[in-house]
Amino acid sequence: MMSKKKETMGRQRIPMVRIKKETHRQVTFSKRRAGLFKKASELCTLCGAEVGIIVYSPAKKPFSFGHPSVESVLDRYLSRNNLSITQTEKPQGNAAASSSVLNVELTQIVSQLEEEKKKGQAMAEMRRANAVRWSMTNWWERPVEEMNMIQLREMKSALEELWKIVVSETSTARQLGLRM
Amino acid sequence: MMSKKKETMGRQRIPMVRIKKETHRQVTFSKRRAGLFKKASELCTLCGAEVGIIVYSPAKKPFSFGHPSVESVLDRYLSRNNLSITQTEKPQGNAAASSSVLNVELTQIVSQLEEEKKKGQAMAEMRRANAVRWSMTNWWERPVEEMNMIQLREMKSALEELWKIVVSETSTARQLGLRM
DNA sequence: TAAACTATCTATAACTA
DNA sequence: TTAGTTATAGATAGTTT
Repeated sequence: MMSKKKETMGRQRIPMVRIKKETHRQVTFSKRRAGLFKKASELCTLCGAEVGIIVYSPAKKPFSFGHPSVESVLDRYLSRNNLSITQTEKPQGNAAASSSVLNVELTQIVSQLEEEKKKGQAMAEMRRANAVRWSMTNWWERPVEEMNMIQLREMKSALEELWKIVVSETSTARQLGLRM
Repeated sequence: MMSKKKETMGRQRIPMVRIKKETHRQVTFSKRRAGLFKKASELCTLCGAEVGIIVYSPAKKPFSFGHPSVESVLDRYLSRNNLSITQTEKPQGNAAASSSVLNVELTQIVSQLEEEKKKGQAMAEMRRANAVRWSMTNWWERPVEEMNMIQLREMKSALEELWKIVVSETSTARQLGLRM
């Protein structure tokens, strides 16, 4: 039986060293970058993983992949590395609950702000939020362990102001007819 | 010639959806994470690319790959993408980020809530949010001096989440042309 | 629990348009 | 140059050790 002439050599093994030819290297980069991101996507889908990838091309052009987003993954990673708190300790039931539910509340606020933005009434909230940020900026960057009592009181004040905003936002949302 | 009995089914196609079985998912995660990092390594070698990858397992355990290092890639990315909200804001690189051991759980909960919203189950969140106001009030009124480290950490974590929201909102407002 | 195996699936090197 | 095609190299799902 005649063997049909092969139309291509198919995939060939290539040595695992820097590709010398510029054009060839660029093509390989594009293809493999796409492949890498696809693999990452599959890892997220199949396993429920969260993945952030940043790639700089040979020409230093940036590409990124993120699930749920590059920022969320990076934030978590950077946060973890910036605190010298041992990861081994498990959060106590009580403590975990209160901060968890707080996050729930905060998540709600975000949605509410989204709603308000759509209605063109975001400015007041923005200003108030900015004010809070100002009051918090000083101690924000420091490890909790370094805070002294004065700073803690300031923190409490800032939180109280923050809480007022939260309450205000929720009531505003109510006025807008959002179900609470 | 006798055909040898096949010893395994070999690789089978799998549907691109979350793997339900816990153990199976964990194994797949380990294998595919290794594969992903290998692909990234090859991309670096072949093309001279710089790559940083952060992966959180289904159990929220972090893994990372970096060439030349995770930090160098992240630093470059963050310095390019760091949108400064106000000129008075100072953060050096990632200094703004700080968090607690609770961050992982909190973020997970937020994601779960987002899923619930998509499924039209907003009411449950509302009830839980109401619970917050209550649980929060409890510690809220207490003297700061009574707070222990765990509570402080959780407070800081919660505030950090809010901080991100504030920054995000102000940034979005800018993009919408709102004056701040 | 992990490491090894292997048949099969997937990614991609070389080629073409 | 970016987008398809093809055949082979490489990754991995299911299984065994």
